[in-house]
Amino acid sequence: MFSIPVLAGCRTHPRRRIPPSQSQTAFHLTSGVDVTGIRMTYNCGEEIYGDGECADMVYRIISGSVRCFNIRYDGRRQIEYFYFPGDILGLEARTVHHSSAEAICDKTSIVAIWRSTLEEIIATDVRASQYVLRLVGQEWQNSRYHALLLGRKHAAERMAGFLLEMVRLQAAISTVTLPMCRSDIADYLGLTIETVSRTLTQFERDGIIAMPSSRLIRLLNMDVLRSLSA
Amino acid sequence: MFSIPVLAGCRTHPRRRIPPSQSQTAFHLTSGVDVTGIRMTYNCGEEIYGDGECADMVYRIISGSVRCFNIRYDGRRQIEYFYFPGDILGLEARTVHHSSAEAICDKTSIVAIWRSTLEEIIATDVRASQYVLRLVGQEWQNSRYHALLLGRKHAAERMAGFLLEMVRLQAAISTVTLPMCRSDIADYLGLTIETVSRTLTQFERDGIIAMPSSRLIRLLNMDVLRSLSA
DNA sequence: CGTTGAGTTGAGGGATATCAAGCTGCGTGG
DNA sequence: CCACGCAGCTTGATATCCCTCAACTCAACG
Repeated sequence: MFSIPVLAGCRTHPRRRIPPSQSQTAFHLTSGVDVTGIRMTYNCGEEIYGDGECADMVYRIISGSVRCFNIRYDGRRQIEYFYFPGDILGLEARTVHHSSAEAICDKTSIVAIWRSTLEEIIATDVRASQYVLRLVGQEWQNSRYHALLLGRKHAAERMAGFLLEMVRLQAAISTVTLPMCRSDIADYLGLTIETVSRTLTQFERDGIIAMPSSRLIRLLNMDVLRSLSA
Repeated sequence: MFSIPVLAGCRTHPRRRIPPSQSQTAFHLTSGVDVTGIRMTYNCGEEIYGDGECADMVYRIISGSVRCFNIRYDGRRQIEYFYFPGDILGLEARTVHHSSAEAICDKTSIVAIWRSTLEEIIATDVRASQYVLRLVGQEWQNSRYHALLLGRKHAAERMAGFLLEMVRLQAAISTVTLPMCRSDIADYLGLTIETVSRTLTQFERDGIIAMPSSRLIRLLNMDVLRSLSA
């Protein structure tokens, strides 16, 4: 979308085949700008797009959650971000995806529109253009924060930051329902599942959180979490 | 610049005073779009803008280099990126800076324009709007790569990635002149100066690089560096 | 009741941080 | 021209945080 229109689209990278028998749904961009998109549903672990594929579609999540990640040659994985209902994903600076996206939950439902359609819209509609700019700017900000977390925070500080981020994204007050498993959390925080587990257990011992189940976390002491995350 | 124009500008955050007696210089944005900007010069370590300040200017580097960074309450610093001549910095998703910028070299020269001016331009000129979008998209991509490096790479892999990045940014073939000191490199790579030094010494012993001086590095074996960085 | 996958816990090891000392280059002043 | 001081850099010894490997628990499911 950021490429010069003439250069948009690519023949050298594989395209993702759109599953047949998918229904059409409205993709609301900004006030007054709606596009007809394709509705698709994925089960847990299914790929929405893959690293190196042609980035010719943009997606909005209707329900469920998605992980966006990179994998290195030796299998080490870094999750870049988790996306939730309402979020847009698949935006790329180039015409090729530089990461992969997979559904985290069963029945994750998304609407997809063509990148070329979006490009046409932002080339004519100023408000849509500003909306996309704000969107990408927010993603950039998220990535900068993520880099700070990965570069200069200890395990407990990363965990605290993650929990606070999840509370914020879920617009919850103090109870988080984690849609992702421990290995997803570990690969987001640059840790191992064992360290994630140990850190959460320690938080529980310290009375900072309560874990009725492994996916359900109540934040009991936000102040401590905030000062840890700083 | 990504905020709704009505909300742009902020009264709650300190503004940076523009040094007097600074000359006016053209700020070239895209083909056909030039703005009159203010030329400023900084010595090594001087602040261009600070975390929390009002983000009401956008800067292009004429000469020298700049580090953009965050500092945590306990002094731990994470450098987000290094900027070189031709690069634009100071773009923010919000109206407030979320990081600080300092000159790395003496006589670092920049041109600054008002954020509001840029906002007016991209609200009317489609090409300028697309240019800024591409710019922010590239920054986002850089940050994503940085997060991968910080989250899932060992010291030697980070160092290799850094050297290759510097070669690319300086448009050089195999010799890098580092404008930044070891502690800047360490804070960019999420390491300590000792580890940076040890890693470089080990690279030299292995014949991967040569270091005529601490700031001058010749890359002797690009293949090894590339496979390390993966 | 066995199986399976996710999560937890424990023991030991390794990569990098920390602390400390020494080196190098360079400007400054005698 | 050389001694001095200083900041940046390197090197060594030790500490520590987190990873690795392994065993175990638990819940879901047939």
